[in-house]
Amino acid sequence: MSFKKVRNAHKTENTEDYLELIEGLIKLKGEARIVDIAEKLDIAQATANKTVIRLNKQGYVNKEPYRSIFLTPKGKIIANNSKKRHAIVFNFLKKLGLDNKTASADSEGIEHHVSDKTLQKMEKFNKLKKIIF
Amino acid sequence: MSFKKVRNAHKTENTEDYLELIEGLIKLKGEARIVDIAEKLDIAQATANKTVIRLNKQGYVNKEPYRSIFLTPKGKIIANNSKKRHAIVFNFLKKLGLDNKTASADSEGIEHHVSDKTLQKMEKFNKLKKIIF
DNA sequence: TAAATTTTATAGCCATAGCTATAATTATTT
DNA sequence: AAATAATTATAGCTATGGCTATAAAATTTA
Repeated sequence: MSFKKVRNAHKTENTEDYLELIEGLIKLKGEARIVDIAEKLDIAQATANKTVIRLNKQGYVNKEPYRSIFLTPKGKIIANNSKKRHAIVFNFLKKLGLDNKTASADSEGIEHHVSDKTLQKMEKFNKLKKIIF
Repeated sequence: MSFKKVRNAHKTENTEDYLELIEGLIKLKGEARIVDIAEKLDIAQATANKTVIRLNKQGYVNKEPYRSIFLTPKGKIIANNSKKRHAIVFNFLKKLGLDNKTASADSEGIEHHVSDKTLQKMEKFNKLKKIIF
């Protein structure tokens, strides 16, 4: 049994979501701010702030008080990996025949629990020209 | 975005794992005890005990001090659903071409994050006679 | 039955993630 | 520039799930 792995995935899951989101905000708006994170994640601003403080302490993010958030190199790596995984899972679910909304919702949960082996299979599947069902 | 759903899934995830495991232990050994749960989940016995106390409080489980654990009707429903979902995801990953170990590991994490719609697609896929890759 | 072993319970610790309420700072508008 | 609005920070609370150490009860064995 590999519950330990799943628990481990859990611990990093929130971190990954934040970093992915911060990267997206920077790309989209030029900067990532607490309000936007809170809004996107649908949580209280105080919660977002607290987590960003943790991310800062853990070296994923650089942040001065009352300023916007930047990814450290360490944070960028995780953000990029998460983004890639997310895209693969999303495309896979689409290819499976799911609508955008479902594929989007489910991929958010699933992306953190997919091994590299499974990701590879998904990519293979995604590359297929025709699907039989 | 549906991070809220994912967070909600998270909250119930551990509960589902416990109930599924307890059901399995009862079926296998005739009873579910704290030591076995701790061993299977690879956590300290004190942690397992604490969680079972929570499950008891929340009405998923019946338990007398120093006695083994029983599922309430409410707990049985969740255990059965989890089991079903787990099986579908596991079979799906196998059908995708993954080995037993990977399918087992990944399905444990994924099962909690798959919507009914996605489950249905997986079932359809599982029923296919031939897979093209 | 008494002693030893196993199992369960409890206490006390840590980290995380959520919340509301409020203070402090920054940015905007008048 | 001063007042207002928006944003960020902080305090303090809850619940969850980890852990170790130790106490208590139950079970097994001698």
